[in-house]
Amino acid sequence: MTRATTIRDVAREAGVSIGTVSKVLNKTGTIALETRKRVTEVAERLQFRPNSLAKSLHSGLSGSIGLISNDSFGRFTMPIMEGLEAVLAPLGIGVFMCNATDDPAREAAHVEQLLAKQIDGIVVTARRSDRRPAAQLTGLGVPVIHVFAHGDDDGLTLLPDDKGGARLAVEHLHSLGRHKVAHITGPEHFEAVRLRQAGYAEAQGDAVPVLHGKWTEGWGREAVAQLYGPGKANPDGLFCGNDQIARGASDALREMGLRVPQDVAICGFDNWAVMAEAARPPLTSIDMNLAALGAEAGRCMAAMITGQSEQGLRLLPCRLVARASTLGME
Amino acid sequence: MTRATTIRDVAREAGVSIGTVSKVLNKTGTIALETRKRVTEVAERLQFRPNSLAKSLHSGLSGSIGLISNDSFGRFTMPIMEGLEAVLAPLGIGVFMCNATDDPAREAAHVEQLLAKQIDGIVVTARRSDRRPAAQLTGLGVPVIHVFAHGDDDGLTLLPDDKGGARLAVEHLHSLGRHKVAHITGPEHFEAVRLRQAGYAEAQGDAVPVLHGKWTEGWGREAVAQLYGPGKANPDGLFCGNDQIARGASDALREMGLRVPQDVAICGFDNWAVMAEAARPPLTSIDMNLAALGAEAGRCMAAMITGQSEQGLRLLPCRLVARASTLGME
DNA sequence: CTGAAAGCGCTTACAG
DNA sequence: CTGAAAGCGCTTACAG
Repeated sequence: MTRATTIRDVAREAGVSIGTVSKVLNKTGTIALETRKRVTEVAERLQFRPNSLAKSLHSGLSGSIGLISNDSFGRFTMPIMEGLEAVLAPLGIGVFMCNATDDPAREAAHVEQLLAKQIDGIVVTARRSDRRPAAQLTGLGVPVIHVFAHGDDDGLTLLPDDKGGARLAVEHLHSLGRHKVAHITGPEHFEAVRLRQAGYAEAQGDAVPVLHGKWTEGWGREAVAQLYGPGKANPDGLFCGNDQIARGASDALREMGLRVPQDVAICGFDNWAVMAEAARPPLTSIDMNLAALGAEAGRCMAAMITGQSEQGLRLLPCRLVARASTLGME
Repeated sequence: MTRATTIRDVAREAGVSIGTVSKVLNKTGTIALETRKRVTEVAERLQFRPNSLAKSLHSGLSGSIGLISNDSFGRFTMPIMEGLEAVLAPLGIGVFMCNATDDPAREAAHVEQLLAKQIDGIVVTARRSDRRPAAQLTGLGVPVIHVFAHGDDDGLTLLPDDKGGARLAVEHLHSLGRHKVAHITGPEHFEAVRLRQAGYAEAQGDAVPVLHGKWTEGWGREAVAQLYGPGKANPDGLFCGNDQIARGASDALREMGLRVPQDVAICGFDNWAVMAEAARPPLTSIDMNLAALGAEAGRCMAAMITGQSEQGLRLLPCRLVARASTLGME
C-alpha cells in the first residue's frame, strides 16, 4: 500500500509550483496552454486524485451529508435513499447512513458524529406513528430536511400527500362504478391513517364504514368477515390502508366465493411491488413516489447547501398504479 | 449560521496554546491538572467539536468507509447495512451509501468519489446471479470486503452458507418424519440455487425431483400443480428456494385440499419476516443471518483498517426458524 | 509542564 | 503567466 500521489508529486514531476497545479486542475487563474497540457498529462499519468478532505478545510464544505433513518433502513427508507443518492452522487455529495431506530440517544450520538465529520446537511427519514419529532435537530448550523417524517417548524419537511392519494383511490373506484366503497385501514394513532381516512371521507362521504386494525393480511381477512355476508354492508369496493390489508381482504373474498374485481374492486396503498404483484389478482395500489420524494430532498439539500433557504411543509403527489384488482384484466 | 468554534478559540479563551488544547483533548503528553481542568471546561462551554477532517490530514484515516450496493438498497442489502453500521458507528466510522445497480460505470464513478473522500475501506454487497465480480476492485490501496457477493481472490469475501442452510432445512423435515422431500427453487443460473440444491441433494439424495423456476409465488403454485395429484410424486415435505415460492406452494396445497403441515410440511428460505409470517400457516424458513454477516464485515473492516490482513472466502452459518408450516402449532 | 514551529494536502490572494 | 507565502484546523516532535 504505497503512499497516494499528492499535489507535490505532480508539481515536482511537471516542474511547476503546487499553486500552478492547483490552478490547472481547478481551471482557475490564467495558465499558459503549454503548462496546462503538461500538468494535466502528469496528473493523469500519476493518477493524481485530489484529497477532498484537504479541500474541505478551505471551502468549509465536506461534500457529504447524513441520512438518519428511524426504521432500521426498512422498506420505506430504501426508495427514499435511492432517490436521494441518485441526485446527490453526480454532484459529488456522499451520504452517510445512520440508523437511529427511534432512539433519541442513538440519534444524538449520530448527530454528534456527523457534525464532527463536518457534514453539510442532514436528512431525517422514516415515519413515526405520531407527529412528535424524535429529537431536537434545530440550531445545528447545517440544513435539516425531514422526509416522510415530521420535522421542526423551522426546517423543511417533505411528505407524500396521503390525503390526496386516498382521494385518488376512491375516485378511481367511483369511476369504475363502485359507489359503496369501504375503508379498511391501520391503527388510528398513525397520522397517515387519519390523513388517508380524511381523503377517503372527502370522496366517499361518511355513510360507509371505516374499520381500524393492524397493518396485516390477517386484519384484512378479519375485516372482510365483518363486512360481507347476509345482512352486512357488502360494499362493492374496498380501499385498504396498505397492500397487506388489501391482499388479506382479497384472499378472504375469494375464499368466500366473491370475485375480485367483478364483485368487489380493491385498491391498496404503498404499491409494494412484491406484495401487490403476487396477490391474486394483482393489486391496484397507491404509490407514494418515495424515490421521487428522496430525489426532491436531494435537490433541496443541494440548494440549501449553496445558501438557499427553504422551509415549511411540502406535500408531493401520490400516483395510482392500476392492476387487475380493479381493472379485471389479468 | 455562525462560524464553528475551533481549537484556536478554545486556546485563546483558556489562555494556553493550541498545542496544549490538543494534548488535553487527546489525553496525550503530560499536562498540569489545573490546566487540564480549565481547558476541558472551556472546550465544553464553547461546545468545541474537533474537525475530524483536519485530524484526518494527519492520521491518514478518514474514519469513513464506502458501502456499494448492487440491488438499489434492496431487501438483502438492508440487514447487511444494519449490522455493518451497528458495529462501525460506535467506533466512529461512518458509512457512505452508494448504489451501483450492477452498472460497472456507476460503480467506477462511486469508487473514484470514495477514494477522493479518502475512505478507509470499501464493502461491496448484494448478490449477482453469477460469480463474475462486476468490477475490478483490486489494488485500490484500501481494504475491500465483499459481503453476500463474490469478490476477487485477494480480498475478503463473506457469504452465508447456502449449502449448510439447505441441509438444515432438509434435516429438519426428516426429523419430523418427512422423508420424501421435494425441492422447488429458483433459476439455475443463480449460484445460490446451485448451492442450496447441493445441500438438499446431500441430505435427501437424488430420488426426489428438483423443480427450477422463478422466484415467485406463482411458480410455487405451478410447481405444486406439477408435483401433486394422482400418479404424481406427492412428496410429504417441500423445501423451497425462497419464501415466496414456499408461500405460493402452501396456498396451492391448501386450495387442493391438502393440509400444511399435516399432509405436507414446508420449509422456505430467506426468513423474510413479512412474507413468512403472513403465510397461512406461517412459514418455517432458513435465515441467512444477514445482519450478522454485516456485523462480521464491520469487525473485519475495523481490523483491516488497523493493518490486519484478512483474505479468502468465509462462510457464515444459516439458522432455521421454525414456524407452523412444519410444526403445526398456530 | 508548556509553547513555537513544522507539517498534513490543499487553495488563494498577492507579487513579480 | 507563475511562484512564494499564508492559511484552513488540527497534531506532534522538539525546545525550553
